[in-house]
Amino acid sequence: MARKPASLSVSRETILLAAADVLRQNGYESTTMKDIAARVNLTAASLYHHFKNKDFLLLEVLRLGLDHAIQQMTPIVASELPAREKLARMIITHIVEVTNNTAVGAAMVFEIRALMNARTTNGQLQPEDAARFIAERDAFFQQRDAFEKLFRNTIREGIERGEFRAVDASIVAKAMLGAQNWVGVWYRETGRLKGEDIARIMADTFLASLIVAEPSMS
Amino acid sequence: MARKPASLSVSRETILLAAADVLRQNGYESTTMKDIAARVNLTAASLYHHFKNKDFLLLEVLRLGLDHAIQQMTPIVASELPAREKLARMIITHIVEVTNNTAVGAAMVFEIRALMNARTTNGQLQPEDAARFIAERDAFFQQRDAFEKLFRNTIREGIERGEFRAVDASIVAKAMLGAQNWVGVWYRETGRLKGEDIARIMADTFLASLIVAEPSMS
DNA sequence: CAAAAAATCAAATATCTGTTCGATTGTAAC
DNA sequence: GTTACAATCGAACAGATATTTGATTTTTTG
Repeated sequence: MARKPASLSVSRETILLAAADVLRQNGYESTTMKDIAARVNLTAASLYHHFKNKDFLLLEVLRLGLDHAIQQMTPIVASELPAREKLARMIITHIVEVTNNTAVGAAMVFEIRALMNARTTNGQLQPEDAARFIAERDAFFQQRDAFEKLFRNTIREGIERGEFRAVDASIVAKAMLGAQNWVGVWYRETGRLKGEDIARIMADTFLASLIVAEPSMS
Repeated sequence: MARKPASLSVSRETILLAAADVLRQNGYESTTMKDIAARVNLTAASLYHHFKNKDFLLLEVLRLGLDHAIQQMTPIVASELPAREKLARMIITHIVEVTNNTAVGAAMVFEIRALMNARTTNGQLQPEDAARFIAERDAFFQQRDAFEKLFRNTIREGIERGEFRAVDASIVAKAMLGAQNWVGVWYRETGRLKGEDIARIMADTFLASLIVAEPSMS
């Protein structure tokens, strides 16, 4: 066979979302190109028309998730809200995001190591492609740090403003992100609580640990 | 060659700890039997004298970590301390444990899925071995739930005693474990803080989110 | 419409990996 | 000291998998 009629063609993003879904279940190394291709009615060979190789595909899946998450944080961080309100919205937004797309959310937790160890870096790919991969991967990790920094800085801001106790912002931020990322691992759509419920509870928990005065809301 | 003199022989546990270490870096699927064997100066074939197959080896690595963690929690849970003190000790103990052995700690986060998808379950192993694997794996997951339950119940206990706010114990427990497990992923011995410092900060954070400030509240 | 480009596939390849088997040697039992 | 058992290795296998290549068809461009 050859090129399919347009109605049956798949977009780059469709492949990425399907890939995330397979990844969630099997993990990077157990996921074959065939598995991913099958999800979108392609053959493994066809994937190479869209992506240089398997490592690049993984990188793009992860980038998709991170870009989206950062994009949602940006307006909140830039706003003039009190730190406690900012942080609450950040936590809620992130958790809702993770529960809305558990596939990408889980990938962000589980597949990071696969990205680190990607064999493309010391492989038999064209040197220029290998260099591009490394550059893009480094950029990804930088963005990932930037994402964490958004939380850390908001906590610091709250401390400076006197809204929060003087905690170790770095560690508290890591605790938050650990808890939030973990949601993507255990969350089930059929569970007792919806993503937004979980998000509110966790936001409330962390805010309660930070706020100086008395808690509120209900 | 054949059997080595006793001084060069390796114990089952030595293999497991080495395996955890390799696992931490590469992940289950990327880790070859040869990799593990090389760490303890054996050949891949020799590992099969100690373990039925790769899946069983993974199961034992994880079991080693979980057993140890549970063992440390038990006396704390059984004690007559106030809930807030119990919980603080549980959190600290767990995090210290995780930072003391990041290899096993990381495996507990990252390799769970590999255990779930283990091909031994639908494989070509002797049916009796497959059955044993499934039974042992199920037991592992039950113990894992039990571990989480220790935290959940301690939170509930604190609520009942009026020490804690009336939070959703299930979600808060998951938040804690997410944060705690995550430590095993990012912790570095060369970092700014030692495991115990991190442990105290996190315990303090979660306790602050739970403890009732004012002695009243319907 | 003609030419170029895009999207797809089948088939072939080279490599890697878990696992088995039989042989070999050290240790323990009696 | 002979016999059984434990621990190890080398070699070989069967199966799987990422990737390449070349052909084929649809879409787009001019």
